[in-house]
This record gives sequence, structure tokens and C-alpha cells, in this order.
Amino acid sequence: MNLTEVKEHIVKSGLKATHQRMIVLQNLSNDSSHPTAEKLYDSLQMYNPSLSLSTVYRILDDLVEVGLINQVATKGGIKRYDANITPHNHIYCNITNEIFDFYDEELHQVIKDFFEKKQIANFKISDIKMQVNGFKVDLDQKVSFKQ
Amino acid sequence: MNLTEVKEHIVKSGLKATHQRMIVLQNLSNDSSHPTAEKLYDSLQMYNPSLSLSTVYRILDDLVEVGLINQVATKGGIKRYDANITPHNHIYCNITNEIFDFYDEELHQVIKDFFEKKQIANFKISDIKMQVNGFKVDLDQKVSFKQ
DNA sequence: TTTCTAAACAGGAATCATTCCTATCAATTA
DNA sequence: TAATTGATAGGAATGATTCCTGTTTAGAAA
Repeated sequence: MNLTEVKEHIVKSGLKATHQRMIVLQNLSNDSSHPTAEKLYDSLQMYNPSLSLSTVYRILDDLVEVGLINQVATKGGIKRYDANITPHNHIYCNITNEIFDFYDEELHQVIKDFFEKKQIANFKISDIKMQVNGFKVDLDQKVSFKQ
Repeated sequence: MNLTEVKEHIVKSGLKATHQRMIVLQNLSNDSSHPTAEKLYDSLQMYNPSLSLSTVYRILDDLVEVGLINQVATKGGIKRYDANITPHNHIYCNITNEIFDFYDEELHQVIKDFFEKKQIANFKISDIKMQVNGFKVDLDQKVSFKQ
């Protein structure tokens, strides 16, 4: 995303488009590594030395709150973030701690159908996420989901 | 699980069946709330005042390591544990932070088939977890998965 | 454009979950 | 019994996150 798009998204969400919010969202939207707050802070430091770490944390919370980004569930106890808010699932590498996105229309449909047919009593579903855990075979090579 | 069963499991895993390990595993196996380390520590305190919190943390790590329990991935950044090591998925309530287990044979099979057909290049899958996020409709009532 | 005000921010302190460290304890073997 | 090894208690240290307070800023109103 470029700055103009970022600004539009933030304004549409109801938040003020402050400089700090824009650069945090832009940086996250151009980073597919599902970074932590601290990692984003580090990336931004070079060109925005006055940005504070607590601001990054608060902005990330706010962006999650209004639904512009997602917090990724991990076992590690460290929060990671994802600007991809389209439906998708995650592949976790237990060795490198990398997280990769994947999406398959057919799989999505099957799961959607399943939960329309079978009900969970007293529970309203907002979204369904799948986590594929495992490990990279060759750590130097990329992981890719083949259609 | 009773103490005898717990002891058998621990010995079979290769760890020594110490008193602390047994009570931690027993307590967790009789608790379906997917508790945190601290919550387990609190439950055990009453009858085991000399048990230390750091021991609980270390024992949980050890039990995860040998595969007797699982660490549950959450967005909250706080680690939770699950003694149910059979294949199953989780339902998360965003209001109460409760986690419920569910399992469906048909769904399990569909997903298994899917990942046998479609490959992820350079990645070896160890397990696949699904998270159903949403919220309880009536907070005082139970959530139940209907077959 | 300038002024005003609520919202947002910077920077550092505080908190909370978790891990680390070290002396002690328990079990096993010689 | 003594020696060795692994496990624990208890507290200190660490790391991630949140909180607090004074200052700044965005955007509305004049």
C-alpha cells in the first residue's frame, strides 16, 4: 500500500490519520513476515527516530480494534501482526518461526459449508482460522503453496 | 486421569515420575479450561504449598517437549495448556476467553484429504489445527457442538 | 488563517509473564 | 555410606507489554 491508500483506510475506519498511524500501517502492509511490535519499531526507527515503542504498541492495538489489521495467534507468547485481512490461513515453521499465508477457495468453501450444516449451540462464529504446523525441509529455500 | 495413570504416562514418556510432575499433569488432565501456568499453580497451591511457580513453568515445558500435553496458540500472548492430545480443534470465545474443544470425524477427513492432494512445496506438515473464533450468545449458558 | 480542544504521542516507569540462577534435595549407583 | 545425577524451591533477572504524565498535533470552529 502507498501512503494515500493507507490514509484512506485509516480515515474510513474512523481513526484520525496521524503520521505515526500511517507509517505503522504502511510498513506492516508491505511486510509479509507477520512481524512483532518491536520488529516494526526497529524498521521504522531509521526514518522516524522520534517514534516511540509504546506508540507502536498502542497503534497496533487500535488498528486491530477497528479491524484494519489482525493479531496472529502463536504459541510463543509474543504478539505478531498481519495486515492481510482477507480470509486466509497460516503455515507455521516450527524451526524458523516463519509464518506464511495461504488460501484455497475450495477448502474455504468446504469449511464454510460444514459450519452452516453443523451448529455450535449458544455460539456465534465470527471467523474460522486454520494453522498448518510443521517445518521447512530446506531452510534456505522458499515455502510455496501449489494450486 | 488418576495418579496411577498419570504415573504410567510420565514413565512411558521417559521422564521420571516425580510428585510435582504427577500433580501438574493430573491437575491439567482434569481441567478442560485450557489453563495458564499461573492458574495451575494457584489450583495446586492449596494442597502443595511448597510447589514453586517456576517449577510449574518448567514442568509444563517438559511435558510439552515429550508430547504429553500441548501448548495452545492464542492471540493474547499468554500461554495456555491442554492435556487433550488427541486430534481436535478449538472454539474461542472472544468475550470470556474460554476455549472449548471440538472434534468432527468428517471434517477431519476432508482436511486430511485436502492436504494429501494439494502439496506445500518445501514444507513437511506435522499437524493441522483449526480455530473457530466468535462469542457466546448467552454468557451464562454452555457452548456445545452438536453432531 | 488562527485558535481551540480532544485525541494522540514521546519517553520513561511500572507491571506481568516467563526464564534463569543457585543452593538444596532426592533418587540412584558404586 | 559416599558420590553422582537430575529435579526442585525460591528469588532474581529478563523481556514484552502496558501505564502514566507532560507535550504535541489534527482537525474542527471561529
